Amino acid sequence: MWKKVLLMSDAAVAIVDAPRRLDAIDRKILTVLQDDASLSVAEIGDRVGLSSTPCWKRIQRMEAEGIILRRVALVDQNKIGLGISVFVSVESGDHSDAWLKKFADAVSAMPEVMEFYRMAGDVDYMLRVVVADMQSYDIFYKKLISAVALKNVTSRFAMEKIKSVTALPVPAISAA
Amino acid sequence: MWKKVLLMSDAAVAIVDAPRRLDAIDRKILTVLQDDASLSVAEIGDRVGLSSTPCWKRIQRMEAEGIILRRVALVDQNKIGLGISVFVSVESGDHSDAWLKKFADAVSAMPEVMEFYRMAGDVDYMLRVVVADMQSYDIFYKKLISAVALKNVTSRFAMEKIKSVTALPVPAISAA
DNA sequence: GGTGAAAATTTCGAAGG
DNA sequence: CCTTCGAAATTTTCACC
Repeated sequence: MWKKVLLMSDAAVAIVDAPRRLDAIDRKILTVLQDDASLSVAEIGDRVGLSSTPCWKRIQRMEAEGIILRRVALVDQNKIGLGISVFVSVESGDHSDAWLKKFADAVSAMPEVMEFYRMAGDVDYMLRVVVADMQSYDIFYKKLISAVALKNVTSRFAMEKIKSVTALPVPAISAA
Repeated sequence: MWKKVLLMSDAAVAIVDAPRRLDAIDRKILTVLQDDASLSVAEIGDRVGLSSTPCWKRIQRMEAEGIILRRVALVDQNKIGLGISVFVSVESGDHSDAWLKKFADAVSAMPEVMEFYRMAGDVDYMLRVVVADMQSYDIFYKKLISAVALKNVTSRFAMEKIKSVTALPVPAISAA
């Protein structure tokens, strides 16, 4: 399988990895849809200066290309009793592929984990975890450290959510 | 203003802060909508065992109550050229209200900042920042440290996004 | 609360410049 | 690549359990 990738021409790689440059209208559509995906196509068209059919086609195309991943509802964390956000830094002693696979699978399967990144530098992994209360966090923590061997785990608790958005800052010129 | 809060009865506080307990069907609806908000009400109703009118009413109610905040489109970060995610830890020397207000306003206004929390413990603030490349990060960093006086800023760069979701783990029993 | 069906909107594709 | 137009599907409301 790796051979296939290594043998791919730059052009082929480009087809897979680099989407076309989005024009100003597509970028506007993304900005609008990231803010409110419940708008009708006609309304979005109005805001970006298009009638509904071309606007609809552009949206369809960006969905087909995977630029628009999905439409979701955002829920108020506190209103459903999830009062605690925790940033967890993990250092792993073991850096083998097998270990990583096991760790990644275990952590990905935990619904409390909303974000999970492999990092450069002193911390090996960062997690953002959401739970109802300290007791739930303790249960989560035990589950985490019992899943695989970890060298160090640091939990930092959020006191106040000052900003949290899902809308990416659509660049003036996208995708090199 | 604080007097008002301190004088509020538990019942009054409860009215403001604790929404009704969601039943099993409402929780199912939230789970479905957090995964796919493009489904028709009829389809959602099917999945949770309801016909479309009652399902629609429950969704309307949860929107009115602010449990469902909004519907948004999620966009692929890499496909629009935003290759870099950074977790930024900030220690502030100054802990005055005025300083916090200024810092919170400045950081909230930066579109690169997707999450921004005030923390307990050794780190005062945590940010998750998304930018196109290192040069953009450098520009962001300079903007950040020039906005207000900071004691210490640590940037940790993500190498790989292993998991990232917006769907909260809807608890079996919500909102105490 | 819930059901079923009619009325109002919206989506999506065809025809054409 | 855009506009107009219309059929099909969906959302939303209403009368009734």
